[in-house]
Order: sequence, then structure tokens, then C-alpha cells
Amino acid sequence: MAQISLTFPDGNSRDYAAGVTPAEVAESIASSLAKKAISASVNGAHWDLSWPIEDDAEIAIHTMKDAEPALELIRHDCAHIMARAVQEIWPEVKVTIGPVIENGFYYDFDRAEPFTPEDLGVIEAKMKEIINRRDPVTTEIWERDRAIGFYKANNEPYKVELIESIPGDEPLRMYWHGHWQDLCRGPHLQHTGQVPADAFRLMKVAGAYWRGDSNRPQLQRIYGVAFQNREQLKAHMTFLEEAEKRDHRRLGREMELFHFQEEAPGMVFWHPNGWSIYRELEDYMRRKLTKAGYKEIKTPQVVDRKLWEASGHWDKYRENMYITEIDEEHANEKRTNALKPMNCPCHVQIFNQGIKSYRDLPLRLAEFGSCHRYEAHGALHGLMRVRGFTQDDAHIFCTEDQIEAECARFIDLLSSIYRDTGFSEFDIKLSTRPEIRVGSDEIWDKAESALEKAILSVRNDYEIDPGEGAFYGPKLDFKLTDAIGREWQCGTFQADFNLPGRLDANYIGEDGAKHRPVMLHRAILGSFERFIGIMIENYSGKLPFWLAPRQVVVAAIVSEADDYVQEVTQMLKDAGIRAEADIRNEKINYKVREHSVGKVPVILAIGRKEVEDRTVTLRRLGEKQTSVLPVPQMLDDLTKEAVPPDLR
RNA sequence: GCCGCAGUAGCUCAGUGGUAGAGCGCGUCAUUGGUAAUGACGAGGUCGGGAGUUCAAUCCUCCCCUGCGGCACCA
Repeated sequence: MAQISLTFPDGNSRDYAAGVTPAEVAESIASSLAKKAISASVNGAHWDLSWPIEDDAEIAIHTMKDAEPALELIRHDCAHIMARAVQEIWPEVKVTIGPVIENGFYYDFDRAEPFTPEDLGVIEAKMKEIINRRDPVTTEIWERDRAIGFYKANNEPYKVELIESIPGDEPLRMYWHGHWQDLCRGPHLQHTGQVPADAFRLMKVAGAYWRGDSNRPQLQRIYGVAFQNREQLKAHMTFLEEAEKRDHRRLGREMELFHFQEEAPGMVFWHPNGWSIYRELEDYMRRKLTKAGYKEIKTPQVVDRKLWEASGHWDKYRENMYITEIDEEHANEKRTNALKPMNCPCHVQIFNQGIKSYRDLPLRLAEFGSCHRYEAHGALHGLMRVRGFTQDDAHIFCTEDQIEAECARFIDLLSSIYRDTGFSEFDIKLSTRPEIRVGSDEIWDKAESALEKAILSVRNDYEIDPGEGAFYGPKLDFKLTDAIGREWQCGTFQADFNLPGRLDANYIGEDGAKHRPVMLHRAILGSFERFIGIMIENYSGKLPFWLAPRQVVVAAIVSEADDYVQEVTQMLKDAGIRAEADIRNEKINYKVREHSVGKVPVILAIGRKEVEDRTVTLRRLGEKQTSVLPVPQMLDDLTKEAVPPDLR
């Protein structure tokens, strides 16, 4: 029998007979290791203990202490155990797929009746029962026809379809958890008892389309979370509670920032506090853009369909556009307009006015562009997904040769804006040419390498998403990471070789001839609405001083101090600080609590002592200690603190 | 748009086939207090909208709207 050599993580190697399994390897090292082993890495691939190894390889044996493989196996086995539990309770249910996801797993089922939240408890109990049975997990590789025949006989049509879509040369691996069987890539644990029975929980039922296709049957997906032990599960539940506390919809209500109502679904009613944040951010963006060489413009909300037909949007996005018609009785002309769903066609109209020379390029036109899109009902989500929103939009008209420099300038601007708004970390993704596209290969080569070089001029890590570019050009997406580790895609930078041609934009080159400019679509915040939502969640509502809607509340402790409170408040207002006086007939405890809940960063408490000494007692949000300051110093400190980051 | 769940006072929620309740908030009064809730009293509801069943519907049935969790979508 052939010999193979396995190399261990410590660098030592040993010879085994070809076909040896990791379980046997572990046993050869120590029977204690064999008992604890759950899986292995073989040349970096996650390997079931029962799979044979045929060639020389690097191997590492994993135990439950190795978090990554352990979680992967626990979650994957949980998915199978859940599917088994469901079929034990309701044998008519058909199984489909059940992968591992972040923090847990899901499994999609086909069942005529909906699962109810109560069913989840029943399934969970059955799962615990299965875990306690400690049924062995076994695996075999089957021939395609045999597997198809097996699933046909068992009336599992989804499994048949899965097999039919797996390339013919790939082996089909069948797994058994006791008597229950599933088609699965593996690896798995050795028996169901290895799954910790107190570290998983079924979370919710949701609809999901078979193979993610909305034209195909809708299945029922059950989501679960699973961890190595009960403490981790508990920590996860705590994390979810924390995330819920910083939900911008809840904070938006508590801080009186905005609301939504039935008459205008997906459209924001900004309240004074929320609008203050919006305007502060807009002013900041305007300064940043002006300094970065952009010219601000404003274009119409309502534009004739002809322009949308010319740009191609009418054909592609008509169903998501708000169409307006003029009341026939009063109109002396009949025309169909659309509320603009995006700004680019309008920006090209401005570019097209007059004759542009190569000397005008790059021309950077920026607009806080108010757009409307009819988003599907199910897509709406607080400020994060709305139907009326304002983009920090801009289009750079330039030559192919200028793409790289413009992209580098953009990344630079974007980084400083993310830093200033509280996001120090972000990722970049480059999406390259799709199969169906406009523009020559030469121009795609040039543009892709321009974007790539621009990234490399500032950092060396980025992701490539091959074939995911728009049909009109390659793009960069920028994803920022918030305080609790969630990622949000906000910024984008897209080269466009299509629209300038469709809308007949051109410039006169050095050679005196007409040329087509390249158009760069770009946004940093994405939309003000969504970005403010993300900021609220990132800061848990505790916005930095310059953005806080109410920066200071001056609170009287005794009513004798009221006049002085008003005086101090006015001085703050005169200094440009958003300050309010609180001279209500309430105790200081009450006022401190209320303004703390309202996330006011600074409370100035004023009692008899302060009136007498012309001082204030300053308390910062979340801090217990206070400090006594003379008024001029307080004004000086807070005025400095209120300066937006770009003006410091 | 699809699947499931929900909609009762400004907010969070309880409740019943015989037209409603709590806490917080709000108003009035008392209280003048020292850093996360002072007390008393009071006002406040077409029980999301429409239709049906019934002697009677907030409650049961159907349709619609909105929201929530996913899925699909996101120029």
C-alpha cells in the first residue's frame, strides 16, 4: 500500500498508509487526542475526521477548543439537526438547503402550513432530544444516479434539483445523522451529542425564495444562532439587545429627530432636532466639496420623460419612478414627467450648455440632489431605505487619462469625511467588467487599472469583485465599519462610458476635434438620510458636540437662578451654540435624567452658588463628575469644541 | 412585490362578543430642590381604514393601508 507523509503544525511529519483518516491519525498520536478531535485541516481545507487522505499533506487536528472549526461544525450540525427535528415532527415537510451563516445557521423548508413562533419552541425541544440521542454521523460518496433515484423515491424534489446542478465531476457526499439523511458537502461532527444543547436558539421564521429567485417557490426559512457554550449564547443575546437600543428608529423618536407616517410612506418628516443634524452635516459637506474643487449646482425635481428615455432610465427603471401628469382640465399641453430618481442626466444637461474645452476638464459638478424612487414596500426601513432622499451626488467630467488622479483625490476626500464623521475604518471593493457591457476592452483595461492604481496609492488591501461592475463601467464601493462591527456600504465611485454618449456630451480637445468625456459618478455619504441613520446608530445617539442638535441645556436648580440661567443661555446662543434654558419647576435630578436620556452632551446646572460666583457647574453626558467654571472660560471651551472638524 | 407577525392614549403595553385599562409622558396645583424620575389631582381613545356575520364587533370573517422580521430588489 502506498505511503503518504503528513506534516503537522509543529513542522514534524510522519508516514501513513494512503487513505488514512484524520481520526486514525489522531489515534496514532494519542488516544486522548482522538477522543477530543472534531475535525481536521488538510492542506487548509476543513476535513471530516472520517474522510480519507490520499496524498502528502499538511494536517492539523481540531478540537472543540479551536473556535473557528468548532463553530462551523456546531452550526452546520445544528442546521441538520433542526431539519431532522422538523421532519420527525412533520414528515411531509421537504428539505432544501441549510448553510452556516454569521452567528448561526438557517434551513429552508417547503411546507404548506406556515411555521408559527410556537413551533420554534417545539422544534427546539425536539432538537435537544436528538442531541441527547448521541446518534452517530456517518458519510458515504454516492453515484449521481443512485442519489437522484434515492431522492426521487423519498419525494425530495429540491435535493434532486440540487444534484442536477452540481457539476458532474464533483463527488456527491451523503450524510446520515442516525437514520436521518441529507446531501451535504460536510464536514460534520461525529455524533449529535457533540452539539452543545444549551448554546443554540431558534430565532425567527421568514420567507425565502428557492435559490434566491423571486420567480420560484417561496420556502420557509428558520434562522437559529449557535455557539460553543451557553455564555457565548448569552453574550450574543446581550449584543442583540444593545443593537436594539441603538436602533435609529427608536432613538429618532426618543430624541425627537424625525417621524414617518402613513400618508407618505418612506418619506421623512424631519423635526427641528433632526433637521439640525442634517443641516450641520450638509454645511460640513458643502465646505469639504468646495475645498476639493467641486462646483455646486441644483437641478429640477420634475423632468419630462423624454430625458429619462434618452438616458435609458425610463426603460430600465420605469416601475420604480414616480410619474406625474398635469391635470388635463387645466393643462394646455399634455406631457408626462417623472420625479427625478437620480441626478446624472440633469448634470449632463448643465455640462452640455455652451461648448466645453479640454481646458474645462476635469469638471466636478456637485448637487445635494433630492431624489424619489418608488421602492418596494418590503424594502422600506427607517432612514436606511426610503423613497425620498438626498444624495451627496457629484459627477466629474474628465478624460480617460484623468480617471486615476480623480479617483485618488476622491478616496482622499472620502477618507477625511469618514474620519470626521466617526468612522475610522472602511473597506474598498473594486468591481470589474461584466459580460454584457459597453465600451472597448482598451478603455475597460485603462479604467480598471486606473481605479486599482488609485487605491494602491493610499492602501494595499482591497477586495475584487470580478464581473460585478456596471454595464457602463467599473466601480469602487466603500464600506464603513461601525462601533459594533457592522458594515455599511456608503461611498461609491463609478466610471461611466455610456451616458455621455447617450446624452451627447462632448468637449473640444487639444486637437480641435470633438471628444467624448468620461463621466465619474461618485457619492461619499450615499444619502443624507441613510448616513444620518448610520451615524445615530454608530454613536448610540450620543453625537459629537458639533453635530448634537441640542448642545447645551442650562438648567436652573432653584427658581431664583432663572434670570441668570437665561442670561447664560443667551451668551451661549450669541456664541453660536445650540443652547436651551430649562427653568421648569422640576428638581435637578429630574432635569439631568431627562436631558441625559435626550442625549444632550453638556448640562450646565445653576443654583445659588453659581449665581453668586458668576460660574456654571458643567456635567457631560454619561459622566458622573462635574466641574465648576467661570462663564468666560466655559464659553471659550465650548465654542472651541463646537467647531466642526474641518475648521479646526 | 413575496412569506410570516403586528396595529388599542403622544410612547411602551394589558384587555374583553355587551362601545376600554396601566405605567411613563402631557396639563393644573403644591413643593425651591445640588446632578439619571417630588407629590396630589386632571385631561386624553371613531381600539389603523372599509365591508360582512351578529340583537350587539375593538374582539369573529374578508379586503385594503401601514409597520416589524426576513426574502427578492437597491440605477
